[in-house]
Amino acid sequence: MSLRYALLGVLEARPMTGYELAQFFDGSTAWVWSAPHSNIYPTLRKMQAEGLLAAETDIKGEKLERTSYSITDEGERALKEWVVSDPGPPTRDPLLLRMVFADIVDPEEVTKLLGMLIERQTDLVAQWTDHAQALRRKDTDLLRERLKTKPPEDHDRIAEIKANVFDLMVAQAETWIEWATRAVEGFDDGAR
Amino acid sequence: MSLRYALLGVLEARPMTGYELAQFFDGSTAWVWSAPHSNIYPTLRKMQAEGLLAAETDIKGEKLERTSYSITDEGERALKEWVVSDPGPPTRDPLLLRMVFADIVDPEEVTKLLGMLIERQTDLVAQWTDHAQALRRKDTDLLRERLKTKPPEDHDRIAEIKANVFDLMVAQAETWIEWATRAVEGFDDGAR
DNA sequence: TCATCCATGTAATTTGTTACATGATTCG
DNA sequence: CGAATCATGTAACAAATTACATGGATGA
Repeated sequence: MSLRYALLGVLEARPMTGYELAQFFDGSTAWVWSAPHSNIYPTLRKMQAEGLLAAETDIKGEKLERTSYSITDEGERALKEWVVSDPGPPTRDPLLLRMVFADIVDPEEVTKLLGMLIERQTDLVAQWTDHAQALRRKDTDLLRERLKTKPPEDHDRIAEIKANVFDLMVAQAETWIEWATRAVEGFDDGAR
Repeated sequence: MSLRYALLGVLEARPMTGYELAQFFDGSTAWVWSAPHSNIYPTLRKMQAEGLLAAETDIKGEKLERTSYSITDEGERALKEWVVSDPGPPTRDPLLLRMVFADIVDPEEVTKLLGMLIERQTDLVAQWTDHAQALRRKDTDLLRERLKTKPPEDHDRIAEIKANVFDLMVAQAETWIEWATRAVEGFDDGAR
């Protein structure tokens, strides 16, 4: 469900091909959303059929076709509507579920898992901190394109809004790290 | 995918019918996981076919059948394995995605959304705080059943592990609240 | 010319959601 | 006897994941 809006949101910045979008969403944890190309291409076609996107196909070289998608007015309306629609119940996190059942496994194993978690979240903090800074410098590909179509007096505000989200992700990761650090101590005490 | 393990984890505490499980998971945001009964019943049957669960059907009254499921040794092995297996990429949150695109809608609308968010997260903090306390008092239905089969010297440790998870959920909700509060100020400034 | 990147797809499977549907039992 | 609760399902649909698959363009 969210992929559709992720695509709309990115295409709102500038038209892109499925390939470009797939790279943008390529499963790396660096951005807010991810999806494999095998999901992206069919979704784009569906959205075009629904009038949310416009497609333009051209030929690169001799015969290599590529289709560039851009957001339509209808697509923009749908995106705006979605952004402020009721968020529904909070997203549930399978990681929390594991942790609830952590008491049935060997404490050492859990400590190992928590260690891995801390490591990964620490990496993410670094990545996201960088990204937030880059956004505030207006120094990311997408944001640059995005700002071209917007009045200069809005630029700071727009960059700040996007950067804020990465600040939040950093804060969430740090919450995890603090919790996991305390939890490891607990498990060590328990094992002692 | 996670539902299977959620079911295993709950059934590890005590055998239950689909109906009881459905109540436990009934979409209320109170617990860590949720699922509708229409998902639970078929999943239970599949898991029984796979040997993860054992089913026992009895008759209540004249002809009302009900099937109680209990976890098998194989199910327990599968659960333990899952708990400490690689968590993979972090769960992505559609809410964050909305926020990234918040710059294209009316600031007032976003402020309204953030207000709703703060309200809900505040409710959740209260609920989860209560639940963590109840767990530390060993005063929840499931935990009581769960502890019956475990040696008394483990009781504190088990309760503490489960309570920890709700502490984390509280901390995460508070992170959201703090962020949203600051973000509202930003939007008010931007609108001024 | 060969490896890397560009570019797009299909198919199978699994998972989850929403809606529809039925009937028994219990308690006041 | 009627309402609430117990108890279990099916069907249709939407979404996501994994694997399989193909071929053109570009540059060293």
